[in-house]
Amino acid sequence: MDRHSTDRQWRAPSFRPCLLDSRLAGRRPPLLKSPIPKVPTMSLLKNRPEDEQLYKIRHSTAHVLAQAVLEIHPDAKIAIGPPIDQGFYYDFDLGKDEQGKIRTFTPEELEQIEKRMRQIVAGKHPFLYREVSAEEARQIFADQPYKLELIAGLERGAIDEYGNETATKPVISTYRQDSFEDLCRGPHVEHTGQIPPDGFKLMSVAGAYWRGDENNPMLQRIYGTAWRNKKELNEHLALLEEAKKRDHRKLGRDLEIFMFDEEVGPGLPLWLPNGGILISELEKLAAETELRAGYQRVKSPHLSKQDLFLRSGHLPYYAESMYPPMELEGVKYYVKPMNCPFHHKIYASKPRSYRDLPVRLAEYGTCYRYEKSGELFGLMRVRSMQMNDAHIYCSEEQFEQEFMAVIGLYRAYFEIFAVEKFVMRLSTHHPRGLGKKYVDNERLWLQTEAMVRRAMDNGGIPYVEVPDEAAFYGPKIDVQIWSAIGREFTLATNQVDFAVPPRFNLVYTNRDGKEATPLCIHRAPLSTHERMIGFLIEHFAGAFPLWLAPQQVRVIPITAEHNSYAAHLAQQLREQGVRAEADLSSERMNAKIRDAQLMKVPYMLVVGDQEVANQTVALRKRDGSRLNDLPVAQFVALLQAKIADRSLTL
RNA sequence: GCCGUUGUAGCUCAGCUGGUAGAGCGGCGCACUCGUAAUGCGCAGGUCAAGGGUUCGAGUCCCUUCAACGGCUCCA
Repeated sequence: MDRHSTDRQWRAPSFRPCLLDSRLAGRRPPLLKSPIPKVPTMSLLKNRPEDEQLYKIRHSTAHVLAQAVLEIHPDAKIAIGPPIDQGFYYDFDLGKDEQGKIRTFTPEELEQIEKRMRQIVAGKHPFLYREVSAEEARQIFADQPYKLELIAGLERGAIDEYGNETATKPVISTYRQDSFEDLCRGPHVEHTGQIPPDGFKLMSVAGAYWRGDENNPMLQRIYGTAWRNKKELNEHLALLEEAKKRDHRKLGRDLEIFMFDEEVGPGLPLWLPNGGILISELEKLAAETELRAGYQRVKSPHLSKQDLFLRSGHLPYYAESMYPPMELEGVKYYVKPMNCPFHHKIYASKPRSYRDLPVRLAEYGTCYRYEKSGELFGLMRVRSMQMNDAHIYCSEEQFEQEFMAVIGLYRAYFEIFAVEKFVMRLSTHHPRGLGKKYVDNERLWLQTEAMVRRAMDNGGIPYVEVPDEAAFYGPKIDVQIWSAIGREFTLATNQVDFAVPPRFNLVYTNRDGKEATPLCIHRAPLSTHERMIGFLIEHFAGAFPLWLAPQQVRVIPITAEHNSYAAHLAQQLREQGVRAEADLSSERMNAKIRDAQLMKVPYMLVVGDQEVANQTVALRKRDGSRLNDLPVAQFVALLQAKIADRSLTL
């Protein structure tokens, strides 16, 4: 029987295709072909048949979780409980306590719930499917306000359980196992016995707003992970442990790259000497690349008068992310959240002809944004950031070529770092945000969005499109990456700005001798130092390629007798521009090697009697491979060649 | 900002039901002079995140603040 059957009796479920991908779905499951997903559709991959079973296991485990919770908290109100990447969650509203505080789950309760879940699973209760009318659904869920809200949305046929619009009017259906019936479109396993009792684990409790809207009540979300069997679960848990070791916050401390200090303030990183080297290498790379690509370097102050940000639109549209003003002699000054207004002023500093275009102004500018305290995350989300910023002013005819040249920059950089796992995302406006989140000019929005789409399509660049994620001044292409612990971030960004140039009266004289307004492309292919280095630490697991490594060579004398040769070698290398240090401590050689390995120094030079006598080095690479009896000159040549082409291999 | 958890030496962590702090690593000193991932011995180091409260007595209990972590919201 298919899902459109009018038979509303309980029956075994038929297979139903699911929209959600269980591996990559984000925190909130996305939708296919939804006109306005509020969720990142880049998380969308085609559902793979081999994952159907896993999807069902996770989805069904979520239902079992809800049953267990309702048994322990009969008054709990249930919201939604979808399968997600690596597992599932379910949202609950436990009401308020006597003091009016939101009631929450305790960690001990989680254990109790998990125990009960295993009992339910052991009961081998069948999952029974039925289709119901809206009226019937309302009766079944009469005391479940969140479900009633979902039913209303389903009935209107325009809203699904995540608050997103849907194209077709859905059928209302429920699934029931044991004593628990849930509004659900499935699919599920046949009975709870198909959920491996040692394949799932409740992971954490977290607050989550109903339908992801911070104006809605906060629900209690229980996250769980679920797999086909115990082995897969253990592998997953082991993977989480491994990911922790790559976490840039841990490696950043261990490798002495950056730190935070309570007295300095949250989200304000201090770069240690090793971090300083990473920064200068990235800036060197950017400067070389941008010189070749026809950019000009500029420099602008960290703050400006209020007037500038009023004109730029930052104060009307972006004030929430800006530090409050400081007032001096009756004038308000703001610390800059972006560099653009300054670059616009530089563009406007002299008359421009169409012959001058494109004008490409680049700057590693330090910006400050007041991110809410709970949003901070190591280096990936900070309050002071140095952006690999540039603004390209061009005519409409030049747009596509310039835009693609910027995409070319991304590709060149990603090749240097061997970044393979990323997704390009086109963020467009939504009409409901015009005049609020977005500059109010729908015609130009549609026009520039079409331009970007055309450029990407012509260039054959794959991308996903996400409405309602644009910058306030125009559409953008973001490059999405994932941190070690699986959190998604925008690394680089490439934005079209049609709104601000006119506000700054930016013009050029066209062929006909008339004034025309240039388009502006904002771009930051190397992101900010903070996010880029956070990403690179995890990407390389701290083992940076030679050119980027804070310390490239460590000279290790075998005994103190070889100290002077070691020191001399290190000095010689430094004079050739190599970052080399000699370890002259009183440790034994083995300990020195271990120290260098732990600091992930690419090259170790072990020197003893033999090397002193022959004026050679014994090279030990970080990967353990060795090259003995290498003449110094030969080693230097090898080293410099690797550094010069930013080689990824040691 | 919101919900939850956590906060003991530079790092990782002990410290039972309240009786004024302990280990390993790291640091420093001495000895060892060694051929590719930890030599041995000794020493120093903490107003137990900060402030307030309960108590004869608080690292341990309560409150407030701060910070970090897991999420939500938001984002380079």
